[in-house]
Amino acid sequence: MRVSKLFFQTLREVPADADIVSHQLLLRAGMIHQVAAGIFDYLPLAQRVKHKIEDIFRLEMDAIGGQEVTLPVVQPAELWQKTGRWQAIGSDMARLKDRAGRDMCLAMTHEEVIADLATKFVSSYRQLPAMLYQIQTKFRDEPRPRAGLIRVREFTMKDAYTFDRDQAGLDAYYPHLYQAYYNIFHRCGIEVVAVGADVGMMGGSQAHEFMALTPIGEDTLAICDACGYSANRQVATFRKPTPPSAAPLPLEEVATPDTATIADLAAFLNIPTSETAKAVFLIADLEQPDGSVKEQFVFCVVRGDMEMNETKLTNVIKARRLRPAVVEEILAVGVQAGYGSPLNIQREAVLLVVDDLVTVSPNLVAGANKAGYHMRNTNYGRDYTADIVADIVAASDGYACPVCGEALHTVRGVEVGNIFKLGTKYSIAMGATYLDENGESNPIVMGSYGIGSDRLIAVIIEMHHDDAGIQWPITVAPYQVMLVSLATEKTPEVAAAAERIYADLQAAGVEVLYDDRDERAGVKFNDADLLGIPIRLTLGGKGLKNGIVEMKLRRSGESSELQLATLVPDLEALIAAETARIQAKVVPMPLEA
RNA sequence: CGGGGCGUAGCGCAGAUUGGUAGCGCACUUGAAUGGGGUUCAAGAGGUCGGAGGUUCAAAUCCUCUCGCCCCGACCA
Repeated sequence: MRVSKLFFQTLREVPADADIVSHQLLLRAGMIHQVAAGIFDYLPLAQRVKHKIEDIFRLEMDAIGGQEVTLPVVQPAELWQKTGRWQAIGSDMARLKDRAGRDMCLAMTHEEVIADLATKFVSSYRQLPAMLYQIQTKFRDEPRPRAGLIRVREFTMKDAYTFDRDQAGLDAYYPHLYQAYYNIFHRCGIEVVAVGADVGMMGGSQAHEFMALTPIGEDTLAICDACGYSANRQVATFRKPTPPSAAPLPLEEVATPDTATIADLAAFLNIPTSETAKAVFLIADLEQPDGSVKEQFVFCVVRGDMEMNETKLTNVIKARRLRPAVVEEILAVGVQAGYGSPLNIQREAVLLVVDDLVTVSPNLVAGANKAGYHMRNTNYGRDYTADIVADIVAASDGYACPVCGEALHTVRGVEVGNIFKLGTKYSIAMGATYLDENGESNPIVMGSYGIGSDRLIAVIIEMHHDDAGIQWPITVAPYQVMLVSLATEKTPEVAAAAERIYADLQAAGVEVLYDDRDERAGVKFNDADLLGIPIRLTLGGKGLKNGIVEMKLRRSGESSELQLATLVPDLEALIAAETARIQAKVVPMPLEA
């Protein structure tokens, strides 16, 4: 491709809306154009990167038995009604009516249609296991798109679905997907960690998220360097500290003016926050036995030195959703906000959930349910009892690893892929069954596996750039080689030689971007740095006289001279070496039990 | 959905307080010089000032409503 003909435009100035590096560079390199919030045009350079990434998806999925299909973006509501997700999912799903007035939606994921497909084509155990995958547009009407391609509304996802005879079959297939996902990210040149994850609305028994560690990430991970334990903070567990053993002391009311926060309270009483109990009030949507949904006031008690974890609470009480309670709702159940106490409350009006550490921590200071007062020496069991005792606090820096006890630390990450053991939720709902060896009907056991290619592009740039621009790993670069001609009007022989090199490289199958523009050398070099093509060849008058072309690696700045006489084979060897450098990172990553 | 910010040419910005009919830099077009890290000079093209109402002789500027975009939070299969 000639730069003079490439449909793009580099920018010297950074568009004001772009805050993060990958967004800035994608815009400056002329790769994307925003059409609406979270909705983008992909220009030719970005499209080539997408194709490279998608080829890697296909390579890895095909290697473990995947077969590529294409499923529809516009789907009938009927399928989603069968699984209940038509109702369960809110305005993240874009809905529309067709001309006949039938309810339709834009695909935000494809479990329903794939399970429906399985009902039509899977009938025997002999057909299982099987895996289908597609690379297809998804639309999720995110409440807040952000950060360029990191969080978008319309995106391309590689989603795969496995079908197994039973849970054991899924358990056996799952590690292959786990490994394939690692391979994909390694081939794309990025390091990820797989963390245990919340199964959320997808349902299912086990899930992993593949996280790229970067400060721009929206997720927080708890990681143990000692033993390798890692989990999304939403589900991370840890060893609770051993509370001091002490005999319960008598309850005692104490005046504590202006101490509505734990920090104020601990400072006022001159005690550590670990000797206090913190009350948190939420409203949960709970599904009733009859299928209706009821709002329930939830009163949570955690130790003052810890933070409540809403995901854990959601799972413990099986809430559809949670939101903070407002002051009026807190007062309505007889609780004094800021001085809320699990003692002396309208127990029938609240669901009292107490963290398991609180139940063994003696003599905590808790609210007195009276403005300006707290109670000393509250003891679980003696003074109050809960509806539910469970682990509902969030892991934090320095907490003890649940596996080995060493200190955890937290880091930020971007979720670039996830894998779920779905089980039979969708197959039962859709009636996807097969006959086993005994002629008995069983639901297919499913798994679901996704990677967003758009976000992956952004993450690759986050991981591979410098002040001057992008540094594409050669496996995903839009072109392998950038040929910069320094020909001028006075050096037509340089232009002619550059044309010959360009033709030779193309004939040899090298992916080459040829800067044939009549621009100053500085402009070309700066654009080359910005675009980040891994191998840069520079042909100038001096080099041509000496029969050489200058080569520079974008990733490292290393440079050398290549002989024109052997340019094509030398370059092919270099491309192979650079590719091998990345492929070498594709290594076995066994799934931890 | 709550909080904050911003909409003037493809991009970055000025002009608004004090209304008088739009300007600068980059990019783009043409010409000339220059020619190994964003060179220089000259001449151009490009804007219903996000939109709709209103005030006024006159609105980018003042008032009302509205739409869009960004950031923080909530949310996130």
